[in-house]
Amino acid sequence: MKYSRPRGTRDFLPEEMAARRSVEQRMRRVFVRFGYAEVATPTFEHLELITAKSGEEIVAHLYHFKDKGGRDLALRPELTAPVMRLYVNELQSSPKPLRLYYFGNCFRYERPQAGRYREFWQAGVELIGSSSPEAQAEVIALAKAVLDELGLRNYELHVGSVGVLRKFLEERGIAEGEQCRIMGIIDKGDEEQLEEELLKLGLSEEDRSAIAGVLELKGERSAVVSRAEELLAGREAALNELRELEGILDALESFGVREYTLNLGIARGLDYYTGMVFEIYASKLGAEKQICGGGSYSLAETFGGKPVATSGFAFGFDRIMLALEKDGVELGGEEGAKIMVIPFGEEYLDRAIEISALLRRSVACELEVMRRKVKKALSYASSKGIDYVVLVGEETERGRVLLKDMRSGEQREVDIEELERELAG
RNA sequence: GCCACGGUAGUGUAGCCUGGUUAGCACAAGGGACUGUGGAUCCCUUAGCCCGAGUUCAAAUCUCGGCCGUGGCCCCA
Repeated sequence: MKYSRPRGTRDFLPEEMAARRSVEQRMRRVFVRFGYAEVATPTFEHLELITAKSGEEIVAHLYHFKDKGGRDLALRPELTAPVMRLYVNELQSSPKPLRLYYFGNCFRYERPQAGRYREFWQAGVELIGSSSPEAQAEVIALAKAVLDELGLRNYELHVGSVGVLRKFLEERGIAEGEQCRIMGIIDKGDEEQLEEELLKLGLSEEDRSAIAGVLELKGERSAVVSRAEELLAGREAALNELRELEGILDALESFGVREYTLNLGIARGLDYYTGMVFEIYASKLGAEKQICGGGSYSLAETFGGKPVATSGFAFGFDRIMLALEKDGVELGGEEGAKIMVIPFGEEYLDRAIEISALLRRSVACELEVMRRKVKKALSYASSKGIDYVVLVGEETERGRVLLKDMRSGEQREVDIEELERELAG
Protein backbone atom coordinates (compact mmCIF):
# COMPACT_ATOMS: atom_id res chain seq x y z
CA MET A 1 0.00 0.00 0.00
CA LYS A 2 1.62 3.18 -1.15
CA TYR A 3 -0.42 5.85 0.57
CA SER A 4 -2.54 5.30 3.61
CA ARG A 5 -5.33 7.48 4.90
CA PRO A 6 -4.46 10.07 7.51
CA ARG A 7 -5.17 8.68 10.92
CA GLY A 8 -8.75 8.79 12.07
CA THR A 9 -10.19 9.46 8.61
CA ARG A 10 -12.32 7.11 6.55
CA ASP A 11 -13.11 6.26 2.96
CA PHE A 12 -16.75 5.57 2.23
CA LEU A 13 -17.48 2.95 -0.41
CA PRO A 14 -20.58 3.15 -2.62
CA GLU A 15 -22.74 0.92 -0.45
CA GLU A 16 -21.96 2.80 2.76
CA MET A 17 -22.27 6.14 1.02
CA ALA A 18 -25.75 5.22 -0.22
CA ALA A 19 -26.78 4.42 3.34
CA ARG A 20 -25.30 7.65 4.68
CA ARG A 21 -26.99 9.75 2.03
CA SER A 22 -30.29 8.07 2.69
CA VAL A 23 -30.06 8.82 6.41
CA GLU A 24 -28.89 12.36 5.72
CA GLN A 25 -31.80 13.00 3.40
CA ARG A 26 -34.36 11.70 5.84
CA MET A 27 -32.85 13.92 8.55
CA ARG A 28 -33.10 16.91 6.26
CA ARG A 29 -36.74 16.18 5.51
CA VAL A 30 -37.60 16.28 9.22
CA PHE A 31 -35.68 19.53 9.76
CA VAL A 32 -37.52 21.08 6.84
CA ARG A 33 -40.86 19.79 8.10
CA PHE A 34 -40.23 21.73 11.31
CA GLY A 35 -39.52 24.88 9.32
CA TYR A 36 -35.74 24.92 9.47
CA ALA A 37 -33.65 26.20 6.55
CA GLU A 38 -30.17 25.00 5.72
CA VAL A 39 -27.02 27.07 6.06
CA ALA A 40 -23.40 26.20 5.39
CA THR A 41 -20.23 27.75 6.72
CA PRO A 42 -16.55 27.41 5.74
CA THR A 43 -14.60 24.29 6.59
CA PHE A 44 -12.04 26.46 8.37
CA GLU A 45 -12.41 29.56 10.50
CA HIS A 46 -10.17 31.97 12.34
CA LEU A 47 -8.66 30.24 15.31
CA GLU A 48 -10.01 32.98 17.58
CA LEU A 49 -13.58 32.10 16.73
CA ILE A 50 -13.07 28.64 18.13
CA THR A 51 -11.14 29.74 21.18
CA ALA A 52 -13.62 32.52 21.91
CA LYS A 53 -16.28 29.91 22.37
CA SER A 54 -14.36 27.10 23.97
CA GLY A 55 -11.22 28.56 25.51
CA GLU A 56 -7.52 28.27 24.73
CA GLU A 57 -7.24 24.72 26.06
CA ILE A 58 -9.02 23.24 23.11
CA VAL A 59 -6.27 24.32 20.71
CA ALA A 60 -4.59 21.04 21.67
CA HIS A 61 -7.53 19.22 20.06
CA LEU A 62 -7.70 21.30 16.90
CA TYR A 63 -6.27 21.03 13.45
CA HIS A 64 -4.84 24.52 13.22
CA PHE A 65 -2.34 26.12 10.92
CA LYS A 66 -1.05 29.40 9.60
CA ASP A 67 -1.94 30.27 6.03
CA LYS A 68 0.49 31.99 3.68
CA GLY A 69 -0.61 35.39 4.96
CA GLY A 70 0.29 34.38 8.49
CA ARG A 71 -3.31 34.09 9.64
CA ASP A 72 -4.10 31.54 12.37
CA LEU A 73 -6.83 29.26 11.07
CA ALA A 74 -8.44 26.07 12.31
CA LEU A 75 -10.57 23.35 10.79
CA ARG A 76 -13.93 23.65 12.50
CA PRO A 77 -14.31 21.26 15.44
CA GLU A 78 -18.08 21.72 15.58
CA LEU A 79 -20.72 23.84 13.91
CA THR A 80 -22.51 25.83 16.60
CA ALA A 81 -19.87 28.57 16.75
CA PRO A 82 -19.61 29.00 12.96
CA VAL A 83 -23.38 29.12 12.60
CA MET A 84 -23.71 31.69 15.38
CA ARG A 85 -20.94 33.72 13.75
CA LEU A 86 -22.89 33.54 10.50
CA TYR A 87 -25.98 34.70 12.36
CA VAL A 88 -24.16 37.63 13.93
CA ASN A 89 -22.56 38.63 10.63
CA GLU A 90 -25.50 38.26 8.30
CA LEU A 91 -28.82 37.53 9.93
CA GLN A 92 -29.22 39.58 13.10
CA SER A 93 -31.95 41.75 11.66
CA SER A 94 -33.98 39.00 10.05
CA PRO A 95 -37.46 38.15 11.41
CA LYS A 96 -37.48 36.06 14.57
CA PRO A 97 -37.48 33.28 15.31
CA LEU A 98 -34.84 32.12 12.95
CA ARG A 99 -34.72 28.39 12.37
CA LEU A 100 -31.48 27.12 10.86
CA TYR A 101 -30.11 23.66 10.25
CA TYR A 102 -26.71 22.47 9.12
CA PHE A 103 -24.87 19.36 8.08
CA GLY A 104 -21.13 19.19 7.68
CA ASN A 105 -17.81 17.58 8.43
CA CYS A 106 -15.83 18.61 11.48
CA PHE A 107 -12.30 17.89 12.65
CA ARG A 108 -10.77 17.19 16.02
CA TYR A 109 -7.28 16.03 16.81
CA GLU A 110 -8.01 13.21 19.20
CA ARG A 111 -7.20 9.57 19.64
CA PRO A 112 -9.58 7.57 17.45
CA GLN A 113 -11.76 4.88 19.00
CA ALA A 114 -15.20 3.39 18.51
CA GLY A 115 -17.50 6.17 17.32
CA ARG A 116 -14.71 8.73 17.39
CA TYR A 117 -12.84 9.86 14.30
CA ARG A 118 -10.64 12.82 13.47
CA GLU A 119 -12.98 13.76 10.67
CA PHE A 120 -16.62 13.29 11.53
CA TRP A 121 -19.99 14.66 10.53
CA GLN A 122 -22.45 16.71 12.52
CA ALA A 123 -26.03 17.65 11.78
CA GLY A 124 -27.87 20.09 13.94
CA VAL A 125 -30.21 23.03 14.34
CA GLU A 126 -30.33 26.44 16.00
CA LEU A 127 -33.59 28.13 16.93
CA ILE A 128 -32.62 31.75 17.40
CA GLY A 129 -34.70 34.51 18.97
CA SER A 130 -37.06 32.85 21.40
CA SER A 131 -36.60 31.90 25.04
CA SER A 132 -40.11 30.51 25.41
CA PRO A 133 -40.65 27.06 26.90
CA GLU A 134 -42.22 25.88 23.65
CA ALA A 135 -39.22 27.00 21.62
CA GLN A 136 -36.88 25.08 23.89
CA ALA A 137 -39.18 22.08 23.87
CA GLU A 138 -39.39 22.23 20.08
CA VAL A 139 -35.72 21.49 19.56
CA ILE A 140 -35.90 18.47 21.86
CA ALA A 141 -39.02 17.25 20.08
CA LEU A 142 -37.27 17.78 16.76
CA ALA A 143 -34.27 15.71 17.80
CA LYS A 144 -36.57 12.91 18.85
CA ALA A 145 -38.65 13.20 15.67
CA VAL A 146 -35.49 12.71 13.60
CA LEU A 147 -34.45 9.59 15.50
CA ASP A 148 -37.94 8.15 15.26
CA GLU A 149 -38.10 8.91 11.54
CA LEU A 150 -34.83 7.06 11.09
CA GLY A 151 -36.22 4.06 12.93
CA LEU A 152 -33.76 4.11 15.80
CA ARG A 153 -35.20 2.21 18.74
CA ASN A 154 -32.60 1.95 21.47
CA TYR A 155 -31.97 5.45 22.69
CA GLU A 156 -32.48 7.42 25.88
CA LEU A 157 -33.38 11.06 26.14
CA HIS A 158 -32.13 12.90 29.22
CA VAL A 159 -33.36 16.41 29.94
CA GLY A 160 -31.95 18.64 32.63
CA SER A 161 -31.00 22.20 33.45
CA VAL A 162 -27.76 23.89 34.25
CA GLY A 163 -29.83 26.89 35.27
CA VAL A 164 -31.00 25.39 38.55
CA LEU A 165 -27.51 25.01 39.87
CA ARG A 166 -26.23 28.24 38.37
CA LYS A 167 -28.98 30.21 40.11
CA PHE A 168 -28.33 28.34 43.32
CA LEU A 169 -24.68 29.42 43.21
CA GLU A 170 -25.56 32.92 42.09
CA GLU A 171 -27.87 33.30 45.08
CA ARG A 172 -24.90 32.44 47.27
CA GLY A 173 -22.96 35.29 45.69
CA ILE A 174 -20.74 33.14 43.48
CA ALA A 175 -19.58 34.90 40.32
CA GLU A 176 -20.26 33.57 36.85
CA GLY A 177 -16.68 32.60 36.22
CA GLU A 178 -16.66 30.46 39.32
CA GLN A 179 -20.00 28.94 38.32
CA CYS A 180 -18.51 27.85 35.03
CA ARG A 181 -15.58 26.26 36.76
CA ILE A 182 -17.90 24.37 39.08
CA MET A 183 -20.04 23.20 36.16
CA GLY A 184 -16.89 21.91 34.49
CA ILE A 185 -15.99 19.89 37.56
CA ILE A 186 -19.50 18.49 37.74
CA ASP A 187 -19.30 17.45 34.12
CA LYS A 188 -16.17 15.47 34.86
CA GLY A 189 -17.99 13.70 37.65
CA ASP A 190 -15.22 14.18 40.22
CA GLU A 191 -17.23 14.34 43.44
CA GLU A 192 -14.26 14.82 45.75
CA GLN A 193 -12.93 17.76 43.82
CA LEU A 194 -16.41 19.25 43.70
CA GLU A 195 -16.80 19.01 47.46
CA GLU A 196 -13.38 20.63 47.91
CA GLU A 197 -14.14 23.53 45.58
CA LEU A 198 -17.52 24.20 47.13
CA LEU A 199 -15.91 24.26 50.54
CA LYS A 200 -13.35 26.78 49.30
CA LEU A 201 -16.15 28.98 48.05
CA GLY A 202 -17.48 29.06 51.57
CA LEU A 203 -20.67 27.08 51.06
CA SER A 204 -22.23 25.63 54.18
CA GLU A 205 -22.57 21.94 54.87
CA GLU A 206 -26.27 22.29 54.12
CA ASP A 207 -25.65 23.97 50.76
CA ARG A 208 -23.08 21.39 49.75
CA SER A 209 -25.30 18.45 50.50
CA ALA A 210 -28.19 20.17 48.70
CA ILE A 211 -26.02 20.50 45.59
CA ALA A 212 -24.77 16.94 45.81
CA GLY A 213 -28.36 15.78 46.28
CA VAL A 214 -29.69 17.68 43.30
CA LEU A 215 -26.94 16.37 41.06
CA GLU A 216 -27.91 12.81 41.83
CA LEU A 217 -31.53 13.34 40.89
CA LYS A 218 -32.36 11.34 37.85
CA GLY A 219 -35.52 9.56 36.91
CA GLU A 220 -39.20 10.08 36.44
CA ARG A 221 -40.36 13.69 36.42
CA SER A 222 -42.66 14.00 39.41
CA ALA A 223 -40.35 12.14 41.78
CA VAL A 224 -37.33 14.18 40.69
CA VAL A 225 -39.18 17.48 40.92
CA SER A 226 -40.60 16.89 44.38
CA ARG A 227 -37.26 15.77 45.74
CA ALA A 228 -35.56 18.77 44.12
CA GLU A 229 -38.11 21.08 45.69
CA GLU A 230 -37.29 19.68 49.12
CA LEU A 231 -33.57 20.07 48.58
CA LEU A 232 -33.93 23.59 47.24
CA ALA A 233 -36.45 24.83 49.82
CA GLY A 234 -35.94 28.53 50.42
CA ARG A 235 -33.62 29.05 47.41
CA GLU A 236 -36.05 31.08 45.36
CA ALA A 237 -33.89 31.72 42.30
CA ALA A 238 -33.06 28.05 41.90
CA LEU A 239 -36.70 27.08 42.43
CA ASN A 240 -37.75 29.55 39.77
CA GLU A 241 -35.33 27.92 37.39
CA LEU A 242 -36.84 24.54 38.25
CA ARG A 243 -40.30 25.90 37.44
CA GLU A 244 -38.93 27.21 34.15
CA LEU A 245 -37.74 23.70 33.36
CA GLU A 246 -41.14 22.33 34.27
CA GLY A 247 -42.70 24.72 31.78
CA ILE A 248 -40.47 23.27 29.10
CA LEU A 249 -41.39 19.75 30.13
CA ASP A 250 -45.10 20.64 29.94
CA ALA A 251 -44.58 21.89 26.40
CA LEU A 252 -42.48 18.85 25.58
CA GLU A 253 -45.29 16.58 26.67
CA SER A 254 -47.69 18.53 24.47
CA PHE A 255 -45.30 17.79 21.63
CA GLY A 256 -45.95 14.16 22.44
CA VAL A 257 -42.57 13.48 24.03
CA ARG A 258 -43.28 11.68 27.28
CA GLU A 259 -40.50 9.13 27.45
CA TYR A 260 -37.51 10.86 28.90
CA THR A 261 -35.41 10.90 32.02
CA LEU A 262 -35.30 14.08 34.03
CA ASN A 263 -31.62 14.30 34.88
CA LEU A 264 -30.42 17.21 36.99
CA GLY A 265 -26.88 15.89 36.90
CA ILE A 266 -26.21 16.90 33.29
CA ALA A 267 -23.74 19.76 33.35
CA ARG A 268 -22.51 19.81 29.77
CA GLY A 269 -19.30 21.48 30.95
CA LEU A 270 -19.81 24.38 28.59
CA ASP A 271 -19.74 27.91 29.72
CA TYR A 272 -22.41 29.21 27.41
CA TYR A 273 -25.32 26.97 28.37
CA THR A 274 -27.78 28.96 30.41
CA GLY A 275 -30.79 26.82 31.25
CA MET A 276 -32.21 23.69 29.70
CA VAL A 277 -29.77 21.04 28.49
CA PHE A 278 -30.39 17.63 27.00
CA GLU A 279 -28.46 14.64 25.79
CA ILE A 280 -29.40 11.51 23.91
CA TYR A 281 -27.57 8.23 24.30
CA ALA A 282 -27.68 5.17 22.09
CA SER A 283 -27.52 2.46 24.71
CA LYS A 284 -25.99 -0.12 22.37
CA LEU A 285 -22.91 1.90 21.54
CA GLY A 286 -19.73 1.59 23.57
CA ALA A 287 -17.78 4.27 25.38
CA GLU A 288 -18.83 6.94 22.90
CA LYS A 289 -22.57 6.52 23.05
CA GLN A 290 -23.80 10.09 23.12
CA ILE A 291 -25.44 10.73 19.77
CA CYS A 292 -26.92 14.14 20.47
CA GLY A 293 -26.29 17.08 22.78
CA GLY A 294 -28.02 20.40 23.05
CA GLY A 295 -29.78 22.97 25.12
CA SER A 296 -30.38 26.68 25.50
CA TYR A 297 -27.56 29.14 25.44
CA SER A 298 -26.39 32.62 24.81
CA LEU A 299 -23.53 32.83 22.35
CA ALA A 300 -24.24 35.71 19.97
CA GLU A 301 -22.65 38.25 22.29
CA THR A 302 -19.48 36.16 22.41
CA PHE A 303 -19.12 36.84 18.70
CA GLY A 304 -19.92 40.52 18.97
CA GLY A 305 -23.66 40.40 18.38
CA LYS A 306 -26.61 41.47 20.48
CA PRO A 307 -27.55 38.85 23.06
CA VAL A 308 -30.28 36.58 21.76
CA ALA A 309 -31.88 33.51 23.29
CA THR A 310 -30.97 30.41 21.33
CA SER A 311 -31.73 26.71 21.59
CA GLY A 312 -30.15 24.04 19.51
CA PHE A 313 -28.54 20.65 19.30
CA ALA A 314 -26.05 18.70 17.29
CA PHE A 315 -26.21 15.07 16.24
CA GLY A 316 -23.09 13.00 15.89
CA PHE A 317 -23.96 11.70 12.45
CA ASP A 318 -21.40 8.87 12.40
CA ARG A 319 -22.58 7.63 15.76
CA ILE A 320 -26.15 7.64 14.56
CA MET A 321 -25.08 5.48 11.62
CA LEU A 322 -23.41 3.09 14.07
CA ALA A 323 -26.47 3.08 16.33
CA LEU A 324 -28.80 2.34 13.42
CA GLU A 325 -26.56 -0.51 12.37
CA LYS A 326 -26.50 -1.98 15.88
CA ASP A 327 -30.26 -1.68 15.99
CA GLY A 328 -30.49 -3.69 12.79
CA VAL A 329 -32.21 -0.91 10.86
CA GLU A 330 -32.17 -1.54 7.10
CA LEU A 331 -30.58 1.36 5.29
CA GLY A 332 -30.75 0.46 1.62
CA GLY A 333 -30.88 3.54 -0.51
CA GLU A 334 -33.78 3.26 -2.92
CA GLU A 335 -32.89 3.27 -6.56
CA GLY A 336 -34.88 2.88 -9.74
CA ALA A 337 -34.48 -0.03 -12.11
CA LYS A 338 -30.94 -0.53 -13.32
CA ILE A 339 -30.50 -0.73 -17.06
CA MET A 340 -27.54 -1.66 -19.22
CA VAL A 341 -26.96 -1.34 -22.96
CA ILE A 342 -24.82 -4.04 -24.58
CA PRO A 343 -23.82 -4.11 -28.28
CA PHE A 344 -23.39 -7.38 -30.18
CA GLY A 345 -19.86 -6.62 -31.23
CA GLU A 346 -18.04 -3.45 -32.15
CA GLU A 347 -20.02 -2.84 -35.32
CA TYR A 348 -23.04 -2.00 -33.17
CA LEU A 349 -21.17 0.07 -30.57
CA ASP A 350 -22.06 3.46 -32.08
CA ARG A 351 -25.72 2.49 -32.23
CA ALA A 352 -25.56 1.32 -28.60
CA ILE A 353 -24.06 4.65 -27.55
CA GLU A 354 -26.89 6.50 -29.30
CA ILE A 355 -29.51 4.34 -27.64
CA SER A 356 -28.00 4.78 -24.17
CA ALA A 357 -27.99 8.56 -24.67
CA LEU A 358 -31.63 8.36 -25.70
CA LEU A 359 -32.58 6.36 -22.61
CA ARG A 360 -30.80 8.71 -20.25
CA ARG A 361 -33.37 11.39 -20.94
CA SER A 362 -35.57 9.54 -18.48
CA VAL A 363 -33.83 6.57 -16.87
CA ALA A 364 -30.44 5.61 -15.50
CA CYS A 365 -28.50 3.29 -17.73
CA GLU A 366 -24.95 2.19 -18.22
CA LEU A 367 -23.14 1.23 -21.37
CA GLU A 368 -20.87 -1.74 -21.91
CA VAL A 369 -17.47 -0.09 -22.42
CA MET A 370 -15.19 -3.07 -22.03
CA ARG A 371 -15.76 -4.43 -25.56
CA ARG A 372 -16.57 -7.73 -23.95
CA LYS A 373 -18.43 -10.55 -25.53
CA VAL A 374 -22.13 -10.59 -24.80
CA LYS A 375 -21.70 -13.54 -22.50
CA LYS A 376 -19.21 -11.73 -20.28
CA ALA A 377 -21.18 -8.51 -20.39
CA LEU A 378 -24.32 -10.31 -19.27
CA SER A 379 -22.37 -12.00 -16.54
CA TYR A 380 -21.26 -8.59 -15.35
CA ALA A 381 -24.81 -7.25 -15.56
CA SER A 382 -26.01 -10.16 -13.53
CA SER A 383 -23.50 -9.73 -10.73
CA LYS A 384 -24.13 -5.99 -10.73
CA GLY A 385 -27.86 -6.49 -10.18
CA ILE A 386 -28.91 -4.95 -13.48
CA ASP A 387 -32.67 -5.32 -14.01
CA TYR A 388 -32.94 -4.83 -17.77
CA VAL A 389 -30.45 -5.25 -20.57
CA VAL A 390 -30.89 -3.66 -23.99
CA LEU A 391 -29.08 -5.77 -26.60
CA VAL A 392 -28.13 -3.87 -29.74
CA GLY A 393 -27.54 -5.97 -32.87
CA GLU A 394 -28.74 -6.55 -36.39
CA GLU A 395 -32.35 -5.83 -35.33
CA THR A 396 -31.31 -2.22 -35.08
CA GLU A 397 -31.42 -2.04 -38.87
CA ARG A 398 -35.19 -2.50 -38.58
CA GLY A 399 -35.31 0.10 -35.79
CA ARG A 400 -35.57 -2.54 -33.10
CA VAL A 401 -33.51 -3.89 -30.18
CA LEU A 402 -33.77 -6.84 -27.82
CA LEU A 403 -35.01 -6.04 -24.31
CA LYS A 404 -34.07 -8.65 -21.77
CA ASP A 405 -35.54 -8.90 -18.28
CA MET A 406 -32.67 -10.20 -16.18
CA ARG A 407 -34.90 -11.50 -13.42
CA SER A 408 -37.17 -13.66 -15.51
CA GLY A 409 -34.70 -14.17 -18.33
CA GLU A 410 -37.44 -13.28 -20.81
CA GLN A 411 -36.49 -11.31 -23.87
CA ARG A 412 -38.41 -9.66 -26.68
CA GLU A 413 -37.91 -7.37 -29.62
CA VAL A 414 -38.94 -3.76 -29.06
CA ASP A 415 -39.08 -0.68 -31.29
CA ILE A 416 -36.37 1.77 -30.27
CA GLU A 417 -39.02 4.51 -30.09
CA GLU A 418 -40.97 2.52 -27.53
CA LEU A 419 -37.96 1.51 -25.49
CA GLU A 420 -37.89 4.60 -23.33
CA ARG A 421 -41.57 4.24 -22.49
CA GLU A 422 -41.20 0.54 -21.70
CA LEU A 423 -38.33 1.13 -19.29
CA ALA A 424 -39.71 4.25 -17.64
CA GLY A 425 -42.84 2.33 -16.64
C1' G B 1 -0.92 11.92 26.16
C1' C B 2 -1.63 6.60 28.31
C1' C B 3 -2.96 1.03 28.08
C1' A B 4 -4.22 -3.78 25.60
C1' C B 5 -4.54 -6.57 21.19
C1' G B 6 -3.53 -6.71 16.08
C1' G B 7 -1.25 -5.70 10.71
C1' U B 8 0.41 -11.75 4.92
C1' A B 9 -2.61 -10.14 -2.85
C1' G B 10 -8.81 -6.21 -3.57
C1' U B 11 -11.37 -9.37 0.53
C1' G B 12 -11.00 -13.56 4.00
C1' U B 13 -7.12 -16.58 5.57
C1' A B 14 -2.56 -20.72 6.12
C1' G B 15 2.49 -20.22 7.50
C1' C B 16 4.90 -17.18 12.86
C1' C B 17 5.33 -20.21 18.85
C1' U B 18 9.76 -24.32 17.14
C1' G B 19 13.86 -18.67 11.72
C1' G B 20 15.87 -22.18 6.09
C1' U B 21 12.44 -24.71 -1.04
C1' U B 22 9.24 -20.92 -6.17
C1' A B 23 4.82 -17.66 0.86
C1' G B 24 -0.16 -21.98 0.19
C1' C B 25 -5.66 -21.72 -0.24
C1' A B 26 -10.62 -19.59 -1.22
C1' C B 27 -13.41 -15.71 -3.14
C1' A B 28 -13.16 -11.32 -6.15
C1' A B 29 -11.15 -9.00 -10.69
C1' G B 30 -9.36 -9.30 -16.15
C1' G B 31 -8.87 -12.75 -20.31
C1' G B 32 -9.99 -17.48 -22.72
C1' A B 33 -12.62 -22.51 -23.74
C1' C B 34 -17.89 -20.85 -26.22
C1' U B 35 -17.61 -16.70 -33.28
C1' G B 36 -25.62 -13.30 -30.94
C1' U B 37 -27.13 -14.40 -24.65
C1' G B 38 -26.06 -14.05 -17.55
C1' G B 39 -26.30 -16.20 -12.33
C1' A B 40 -22.74 -23.45 -14.11
C1' U B 41 -17.84 -25.70 -15.14
C1' C B 42 -12.69 -25.71 -16.59
C1' C B 43 -8.03 -23.09 -17.88
C1' C B 44 -4.81 -18.79 -17.80
C1' U B 45 -3.36 -13.97 -15.85
C1' U B 46 -2.86 -9.93 -12.44
C1' A B 47 -1.76 -9.30 -7.31
C1' G B 48 0.81 -9.89 -0.93
C1' C B 49 4.55 -10.56 4.03
C1' C B 50 2.82 -2.16 6.91
C1' C B 51 7.72 0.75 7.19
C1' G B 52 12.69 1.05 9.21
C1' A B 53 16.70 -0.68 12.15
C1' G B 54 18.89 -4.81 14.83
C1' U B 55 20.21 -10.21 15.80
C1' U B 56 21.66 -14.18 12.27
C1' C B 57 25.10 -17.57 7.23
C1' A B 58 19.65 -16.87 6.67
C1' A B 59 13.79 -12.96 9.05
C1' A B 60 6.77 -13.10 7.06
C1' U B 61 8.73 -15.77 11.44
C1' C B 62 12.95 -13.34 16.88
C1' U B 63 14.06 -8.00 19.18
C1' C B 64 13.36 -2.65 19.13
C1' G B 65 11.27 1.85 17.05
C1' G B 66 7.65 4.08 13.90
C1' C B 67 3.02 4.10 11.16
C1' C B 68 -1.86 2.34 10.84
C1' G B 69 -6.23 -0.46 12.75
C1' U B 70 -9.57 -2.23 16.78
C1' G B 71 -11.22 -1.45 21.74
C1' G B 72 -10.51 1.13 26.40
C1' C B 73 -8.49 5.42 29.70
C1' C B 74 -7.98 10.83 29.58
C1' C B 75 -10.81 14.24 27.00
C1' C B 76 -15.26 15.06 24.55
C1' A B 77 -16.90 22.22 22.36
